[in-house]
Amino acid sequence: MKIGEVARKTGVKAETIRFYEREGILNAPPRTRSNYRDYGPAEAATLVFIRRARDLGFSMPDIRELLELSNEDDRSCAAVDSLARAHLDQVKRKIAALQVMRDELSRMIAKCEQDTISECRIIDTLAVRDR
Amino acid sequence: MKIGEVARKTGVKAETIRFYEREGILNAPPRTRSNYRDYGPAEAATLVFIRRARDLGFSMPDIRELLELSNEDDRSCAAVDSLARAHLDQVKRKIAALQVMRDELSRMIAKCEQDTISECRIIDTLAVRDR
DNA sequence: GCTTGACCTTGTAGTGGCTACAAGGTGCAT
DNA sequence: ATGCACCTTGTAGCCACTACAAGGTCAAGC
Repeated sequence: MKIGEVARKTGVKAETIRFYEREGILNAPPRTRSNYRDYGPAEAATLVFIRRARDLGFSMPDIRELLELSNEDDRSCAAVDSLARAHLDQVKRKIAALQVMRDELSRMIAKCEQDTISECRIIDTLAVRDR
Repeated sequence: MKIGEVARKTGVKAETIRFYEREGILNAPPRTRSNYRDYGPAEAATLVFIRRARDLGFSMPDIRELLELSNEDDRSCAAVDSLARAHLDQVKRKIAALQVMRDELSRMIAKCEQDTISECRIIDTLAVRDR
């Protein structure tokens, strides 16, 4: 499979696939006579794995570790579990922070009565008011 | 006021203040005889404005615009209002996306029974299962 | 056989919003 | 005169890509 085909199949863009290879997160595949990357199903599976983990917000170092762990069939998956839990915690914290932002923005906007700038409650809130 | 003092007063680090100046978001202050930046209260107020807007998640281009608008006292603040509303929408969308992540992560983790990797439901979910 | 166009190759630079560092100058207390 | 905190400039690094430039390869159509 050439890179374009595997890109279509996995939903990972060709540029991104090359980037993963440069980063050492995806093994370099063999090349055809004309120096094109030639992928098999294993690489495609790895790419799908990476894409799903990215969709779930895992960082590249996390994914690197998940990939390594996924090869050690006999080990306990406690490490996987704790990595996932730590990430979940981070996501929860990010949500909480954004909710604070959302509420503060909502309050600020609600006070605006579309006057002139000099009366604007939004500018006012940013410039002067206590938090 | 030297940069360190204004940094302490505004909660914006000295490096970041210099960065804002380079980016043209904060006016370059006069210099002392020894070439140190010499800030007045107006610059400090601008920095507090920027910090609050950053805390609310506004982007640098947004802040640039808010700062420009904040100087035009006579104009309607409709532009400010719509900028803030657009940003609020974005924050809401980000929260929604993170909540999807959170729920999927939670489900994945809940299924893990701390077996060996070969049985790990987390690795399994990433590698094989449909979404 | 020649062109067209889709695909591939490498390498480099840009994104955002800082942050860290290096190498050196200044100001004040001891 | 020495030490230390502070300041200066400039450059590179962070993350996870994305975009672009300049060129090579291959199959189809004329």
